[in-house]
Amino acid sequence: VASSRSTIYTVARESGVSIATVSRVMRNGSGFSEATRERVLSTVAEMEWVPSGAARGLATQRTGILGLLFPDIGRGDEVDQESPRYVDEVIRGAERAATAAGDAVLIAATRSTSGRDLAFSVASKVDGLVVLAGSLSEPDLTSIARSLPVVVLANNTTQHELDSVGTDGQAGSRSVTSHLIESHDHHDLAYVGGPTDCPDDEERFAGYQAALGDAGLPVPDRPDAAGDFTRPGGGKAMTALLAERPTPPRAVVFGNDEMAMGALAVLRQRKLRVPQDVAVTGFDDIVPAAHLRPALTTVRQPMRQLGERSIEMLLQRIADPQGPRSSVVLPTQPVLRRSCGCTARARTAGDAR
Amino acid sequence: VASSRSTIYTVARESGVSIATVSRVMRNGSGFSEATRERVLSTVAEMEWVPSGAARGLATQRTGILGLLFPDIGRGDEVDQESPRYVDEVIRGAERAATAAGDAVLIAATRSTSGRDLAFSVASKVDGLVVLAGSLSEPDLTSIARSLPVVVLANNTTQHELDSVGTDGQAGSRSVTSHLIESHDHHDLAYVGGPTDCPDDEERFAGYQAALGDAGLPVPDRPDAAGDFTRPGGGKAMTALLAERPTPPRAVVFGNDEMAMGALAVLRQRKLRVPQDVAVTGFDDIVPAAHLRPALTTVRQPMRQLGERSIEMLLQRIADPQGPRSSVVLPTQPVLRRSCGCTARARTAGDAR
DNA sequence: TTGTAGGCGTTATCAT
DNA sequence: ATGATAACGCCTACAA
Repeated sequence: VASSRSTIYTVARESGVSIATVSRVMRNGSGFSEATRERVLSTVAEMEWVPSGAARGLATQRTGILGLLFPDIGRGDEVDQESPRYVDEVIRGAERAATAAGDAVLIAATRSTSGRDLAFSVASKVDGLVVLAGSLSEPDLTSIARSLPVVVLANNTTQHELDSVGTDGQAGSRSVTSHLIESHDHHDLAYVGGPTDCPDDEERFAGYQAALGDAGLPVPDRPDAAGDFTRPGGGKAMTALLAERPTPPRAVVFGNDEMAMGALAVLRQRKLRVPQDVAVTGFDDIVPAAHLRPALTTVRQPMRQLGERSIEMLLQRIADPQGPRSSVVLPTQPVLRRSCGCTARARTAGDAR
Repeated sequence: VASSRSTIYTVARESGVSIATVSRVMRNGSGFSEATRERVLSTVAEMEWVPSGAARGLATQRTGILGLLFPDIGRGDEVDQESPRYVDEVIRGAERAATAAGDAVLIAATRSTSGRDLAFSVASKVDGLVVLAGSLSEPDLTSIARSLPVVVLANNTTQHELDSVGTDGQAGSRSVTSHLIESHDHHDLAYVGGPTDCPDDEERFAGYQAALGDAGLPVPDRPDAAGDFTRPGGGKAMTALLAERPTPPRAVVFGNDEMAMGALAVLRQRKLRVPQDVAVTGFDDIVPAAHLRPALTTVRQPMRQLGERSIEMLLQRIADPQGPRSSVVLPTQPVLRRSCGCTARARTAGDAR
């Protein structure tokens, strides 16, 4: 009854065996008769005993918990409904993979104040950590990586010696750009980039460059405009683009969906039709992208899989702390919709070449 | 260096004090000189020691971890991008509240197979559990609630004796319905409900009834059609509604957004304009709702706050296990958009009366 | 098949 | 201000 007071000793006494036997039965091991097993299990159920995770953890040196550290977005209130929710997908994937392996997932967002402190308070409770890019400073990251297994989740290849998972943003960007050129026969393109020194954006721009090169078109060495990855920024960049040229570019590749959305609004105002007058593409496939008119052609990153793979890598690392460092890059997937000129029925492209 | 091997003993020896002193310093307590404090702290940093959470948990009987149990949605693959993402918001809120209190959040989705097992494996690792409605069977729930503090997160008032948080769906539904009647002067309304015996839907229908009653209109005792809470279901219900009446209802209140979206498609096909010919409202404020044309008027539930409140209640319960049961109902918020007849600029209504 | 006993790394209660 | 030393609840050789 007083289940909060029952321990392995209580259960052992009640079922007339030693604590070792109770332990064996609970661990599902061997070394006990079927009769004993049943007796123990029944009293366990009867007493509603749940073995203490802490005690078990102390003895086995394994908590059975994996941590997921991510930067605190959505700091604002309820408003930012549709801001980059990719973290949620990663969490889902991580949860799934961890559960499949019999572990649980502990989540923690690094807030401005905490950072290092939080990381360490979490570190003491888990067997390993998946750290999303941007949640920790480089020094903190390497420091914490010395006291427990860490896998880094970043979009761009990282040079430190930690295991890492990422996506191939360059290939995705290259793919949609090529699509614009080859399938829709557009040759007058422009690229709107994000913040300066943003590795994600650099990668995407590189893909854009590569596609132009592939097609034998002149390759620019920097984006035609910058939009800071925000919706207003995208609008302004679009406006600037229209202002500085006699005729609008036939197609504009944006570094992310938010900017593309801002541009779409500007184009509508200017009575320029998408995709008839100007084709537009984004990056990320945020939720609203599919519901815009026209629906936005973009590139999807396999967030769920990122979560899953990162956990799998972490488990691998925990199992073999000395093993060689591994780094995985997952493919991105172009999502062709109306805004690039495809028909409404166009399906997601299969390859990310 | 070999931080994985350092314990409180190592640190104590290294800094020339006893483990008790190290413990005191780490706990930020009192009973040591400033000089000692600095010395200990510096060797702690030097050795990169992180106190074992398991050991600490064993000694204090507190893990510093709160669990969040939710039903496994999104079982499909990447496809269902916009399926119930409310869980994500709840998780965010929970994480925030827990971190604020110095605790961490452990998440776990109950999959078909697991259920009870998962619940117990989680139970052993946490100080308490927030259980989302539908993740556990009633017996499992009460059973697990006997071995640790539990707060139930349900949309409808639950009758069991556990602490619970929920939202006032009835008030929300009543509010939009009244809005339809009073602000837009519609008197010929219809309600499309969800699955049979769905408490959420019953609550919302009750709100609809109440609003009609308030306005002195005849009060139906059951929904005019049922749409199963799915998009196709909503479309069929709308079709049925149009078929069985000489003239379309002037306004249709849907039990959720998905159904409303299905109906919107049907109405467009039939060349019926929304809101000019038929006004439409939904419930939930799922992400696409704001991006439809017309944008969907609906009711928003404070998911983030639900997460926060539930954690706060859980902490309260942990602090005072014997305290009286408490139950909180959070207000919902009407979101007036184009589909009910409001102008595009209409803002979210303030009160949920 | 079953039991005994030592150990896991902290916290907290006593002394000193 | 500091130091011994029991808990804390479980796992696991090692014995029997």
